[in-house]
Amino acid sequence: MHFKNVKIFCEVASRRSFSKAAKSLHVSQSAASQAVHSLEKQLEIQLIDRSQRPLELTPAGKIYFDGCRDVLESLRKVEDRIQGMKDRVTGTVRVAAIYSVGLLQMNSDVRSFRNLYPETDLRLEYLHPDDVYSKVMNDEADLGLVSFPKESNDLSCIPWQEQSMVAIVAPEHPLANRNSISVKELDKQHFVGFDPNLTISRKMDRWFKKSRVAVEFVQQFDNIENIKRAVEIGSEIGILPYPTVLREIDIGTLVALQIEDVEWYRPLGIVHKKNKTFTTAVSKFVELLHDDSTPHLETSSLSENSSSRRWTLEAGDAGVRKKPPRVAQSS
Amino acid sequence: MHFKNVKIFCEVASRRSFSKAAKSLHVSQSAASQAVHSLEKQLEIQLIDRSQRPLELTPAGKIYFDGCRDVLESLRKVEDRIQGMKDRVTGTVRVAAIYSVGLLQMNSDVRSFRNLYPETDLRLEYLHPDDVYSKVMNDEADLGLVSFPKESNDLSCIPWQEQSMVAIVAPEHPLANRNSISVKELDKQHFVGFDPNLTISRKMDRWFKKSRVAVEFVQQFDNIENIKRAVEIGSEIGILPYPTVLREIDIGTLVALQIEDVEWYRPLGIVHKKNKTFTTAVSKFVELLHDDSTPHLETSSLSENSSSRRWTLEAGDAGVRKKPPRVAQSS
DNA sequence: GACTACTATCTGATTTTCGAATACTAACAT
DNA sequence: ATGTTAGTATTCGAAAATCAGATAGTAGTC
Repeated sequence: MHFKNVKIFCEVASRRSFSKAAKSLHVSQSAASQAVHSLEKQLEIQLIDRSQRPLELTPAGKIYFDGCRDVLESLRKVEDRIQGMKDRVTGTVRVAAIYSVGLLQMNSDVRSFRNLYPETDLRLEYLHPDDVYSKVMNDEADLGLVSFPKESNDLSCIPWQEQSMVAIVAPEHPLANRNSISVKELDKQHFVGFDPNLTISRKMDRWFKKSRVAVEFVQQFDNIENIKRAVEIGSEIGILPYPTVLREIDIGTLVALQIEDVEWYRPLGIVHKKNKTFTTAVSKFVELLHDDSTPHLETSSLSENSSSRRWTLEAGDAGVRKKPPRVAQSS
Repeated sequence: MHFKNVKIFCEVASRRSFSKAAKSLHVSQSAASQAVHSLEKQLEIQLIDRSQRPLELTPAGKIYFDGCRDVLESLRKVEDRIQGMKDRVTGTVRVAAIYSVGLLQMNSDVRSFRNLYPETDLRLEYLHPDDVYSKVMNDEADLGLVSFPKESNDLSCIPWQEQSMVAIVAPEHPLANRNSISVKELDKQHFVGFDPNLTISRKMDRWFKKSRVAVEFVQQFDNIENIKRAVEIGSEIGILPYPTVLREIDIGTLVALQIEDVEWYRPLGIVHKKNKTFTTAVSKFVELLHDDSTPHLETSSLSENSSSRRWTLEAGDAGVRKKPPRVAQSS
């Protein structure tokens, strides 16, 4: 009886697909099918109901899945301890992030993590916020990167960043040569905003109300990229976390304006299951996320002399509360 | 990576021997050696120090052993749950008993358990009391059967029986035609007793003191069998739990006398680790131990018409407190 | 009914596993 | 030292397990 078969079953169970599970574990679909079959044969009980698609777990399958997660968890733990004795960091780190955590920062973090701990297997995927939470809840991810993190019974949160919100406009916009904009000036402007059932949208509504600003949303999207594209080609204003628009400012397709008089921040947090203890690899990744000088220097080395990026280097941490951005002019 | 290898390693680690582990798992010694080797190769760390005999675990080996017990524990749990869905009782039940719990009773219990749950693997071994406790503590036994059970931080106890103590003499002894003996008559008698560092010996000292009886021990043994043999061939009196002398009374080599005026009992208990939950099989075995009518009827069917055994049948439970024994005359 | 996406099964090459025999080694007793 | 014993490693060949690719079968969809 192989551990591998149990792993395959768990992957099949959580992905609800033999072929997807096989792919993610780098075995053939045939092997996955045979693995689950051999488990079912040994236990003499059906674990998966294949008579419908997508496949469903039988009651026994659900119980077995639950138990197997415990088994694999304790297995990971002991292997981690053993590798730790050799000062090695191994194992898998599964991170689920919301789209807007940003390929910019994460890419460099991922690179340096893989560089520092080449024996680890870091898996990062970008998902809808709700899916991030559910992945973490279902033990399908070790860490979740979310904005406005909420804790719960089973989930705990580690604060990560506070990204300052900036107004962004296209370079052709009348405000584009300004450095900053007062809150009052936002009143009555046309905006591109977030989809109303995102947390950040509700948060921004409250911000506007508190500042007695009536904004008019002409378009709403559920992800940051679309907002940026809309602002680039239109005459509306967007309000986005500064770090998420660094690249566009750099290449000159957007201009950011500091918003005066208020302190609007988007907090980012790392959520994880409360009971589960981190493996060494997971801890190291969390450490790396908090130690942000390294990744930023590395990232910015790509465009080291760009004056528009100099600010990031000075600040050391894009969008962290203590250092609100000075405005980066478009080129 | 096989579960089997992990199991083998654990067995090797706990038995401190490849060959013994191999035997107990029904594989060749070669297989055991190779299994551990393959683990060491995969983990790239030495688990066992073979440079001395008996072998020793390396520090890594100890850590791995600890972790693997967790893994195997959760594995057993999930398999038990799955088998439970099919109303099947499977798995291993490892029982460590003190010698004097008695082959008589246990043999029949073991037989009926194996009969009721043929898919289980019941392992029973007789050990010194201290070894029983340590086996249970080290997860090398699921249950420990001991007398005068003591609980501790990690160990919990289920009361099992209270065996009444009787005086025994050889059939040639002057007292052999008596039914009972008063406590006072014990005074100044010559006794065969227990080794002083057994719990029961210290307990008996207190009983004697309380009854103001001064007994004189001419011989002391650390196990019941030797005491019986000594009484059979000598002129001394012994005081033993009634159920442990049933067979000798039956075949007429010993005579038991009830001890008047006092209630001396040897409590037997089932000790187990506090945190660990019972598998179904273990629970069933505990149930069977408490449901004692079945085994006793079965046992006594071997000598069904023997008048000296009739009492056991009537009482339904040899030595249980509520029914102190009437004296069984020798044939 | 045809098509798509998915899973089961068959097959042969490859790898793994296991036990018997054998070689080695620590511990112990002369 | 020497031999002996009990325990462990290693070698080797047969048997078994594993896996990917090809193929067949099936649920769901248009």
